[in-house]
Amino acid sequence: MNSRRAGPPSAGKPALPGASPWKGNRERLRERELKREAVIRAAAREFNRKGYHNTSLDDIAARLEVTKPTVYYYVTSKEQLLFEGFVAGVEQIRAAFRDVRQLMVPARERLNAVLRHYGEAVASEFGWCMVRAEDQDLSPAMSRHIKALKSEIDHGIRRLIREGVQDGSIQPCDPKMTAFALAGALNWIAHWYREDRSLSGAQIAEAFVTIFEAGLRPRSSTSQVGARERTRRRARGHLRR
Amino acid sequence: MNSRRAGPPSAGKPALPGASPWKGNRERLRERELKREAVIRAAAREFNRKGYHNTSLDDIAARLEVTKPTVYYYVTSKEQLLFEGFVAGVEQIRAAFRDVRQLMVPARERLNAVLRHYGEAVASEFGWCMVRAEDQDLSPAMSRHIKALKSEIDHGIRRLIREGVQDGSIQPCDPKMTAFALAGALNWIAHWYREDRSLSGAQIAEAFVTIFEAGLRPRSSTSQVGARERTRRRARGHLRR
DNA sequence: TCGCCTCTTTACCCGCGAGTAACATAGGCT
DNA sequence: AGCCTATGTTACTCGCGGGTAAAGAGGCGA
Repeated sequence: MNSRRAGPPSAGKPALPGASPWKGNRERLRERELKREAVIRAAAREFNRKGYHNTSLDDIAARLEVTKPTVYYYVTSKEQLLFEGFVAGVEQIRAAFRDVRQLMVPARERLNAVLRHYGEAVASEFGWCMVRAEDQDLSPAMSRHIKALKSEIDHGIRRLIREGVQDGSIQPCDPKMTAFALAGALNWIAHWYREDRSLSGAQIAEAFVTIFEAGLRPRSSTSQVGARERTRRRARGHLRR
Repeated sequence: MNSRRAGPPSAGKPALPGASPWKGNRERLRERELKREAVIRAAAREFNRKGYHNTSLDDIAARLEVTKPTVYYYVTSKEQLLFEGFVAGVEQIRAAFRDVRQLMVPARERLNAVLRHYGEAVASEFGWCMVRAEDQDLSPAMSRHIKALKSEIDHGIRRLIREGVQDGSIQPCDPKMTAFALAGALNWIAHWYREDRSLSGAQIAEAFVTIFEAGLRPRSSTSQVGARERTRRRARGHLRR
């Protein structure tokens, strides 16, 4: 699991290294965190299967073979489960942006790298939470937080597109609309990537990047030049338009 | 509103033309159907605003300035409201497919025409229902029905892509993945097309089609040939990858 | 052995919201 | 008038599910 987050916010103890109020305290905290993550992961999986509102906390607890109050021992509310899943997924994408800043390649390739990670994240177990966390399902505070994170990613993509247009590696285009199109295509993976897992998330992301790069219209360099597009059907003349 | 459907399923009377059990019967039926559509439209709008599960039937009724049982007078259940909204949206797309079959143009242009209508439908008031109707929220029967309609559209897009590849108007590609990417980008409009309505649905669809066609990689024919992509930053050598 | 801390359970509360029964009103038709 | 049908209303039922109180069950130090 790669949800690298700060320590449990509810635990007030700073747990400074070296100080040992009790022996084995560190170990316990570690186990606790492991269980907490298991709860969040189980919730994410159930949300993915049945949707947020069709998943009860009893379902999640049953999946973990514990009872509902145990779940509440690790999280404070149902919406927190959704929120944590969201953050776990989004963090993968933020990491991709950080990594890519170091790359010395044209912006299009940096964008592609981000999109590949993006696609993988959406296909991951937290993909559903990341993509489908509705602000209407969350308290205003969490909603604001989520919107900010989404906006950060959106603007990161737009920025890469703008840079690509400037350095000549990307076709001139509207960065906002293009970012919407790219993110939308990838986000949508979370809707259909469910039963049919014949392809891995990385494979899907790779396929999408290829499609985005090439575009639908044939390129004269790759396909035979001058072969005039022939319309189908016997000639009957155009109807409408 | 263009939800052309068969007559009210609950009304058992055939209402044959010419036979007049009562005068004004026809007029009444018409008004009833109008109200029914208003209910469905109001539901679709509320679902769009707050999501299916966060919308109560009292909300919908209040929006129409009636009470809940009145809503139940026109529909049998909440899930039917979602279903009808879905069908209304999807019908626009099916119509687009029908229209396009008559066109005597290369498959890519037929695909573009479908995608434009697709985008408009997603941006319409039924877009949310169409795109976000979860099978988990519906009874098995309706779920099957919805899946069939979605599959029909998906395969329609794949077919157009295949035809385009064959007639040379579309870049060779994997039809399945490409269809997913296109539909995903368009479906996602329903997620963000909400408050910011500065662009019309048609404009968005048009912008997306342009992006899909061109692709990200610059085309030698449109941009200056041979201008080598220059990487940004002072030369420091590649890091990673 | 006793208390204490951590974790888990059993047994509950309670509000929301889908769906319904039964009554009210209005406008023909005879 | 008297009745019927279409349309809406008021006033309910009832189960689901989020959330909680309070009581075990181990473990560990003193």
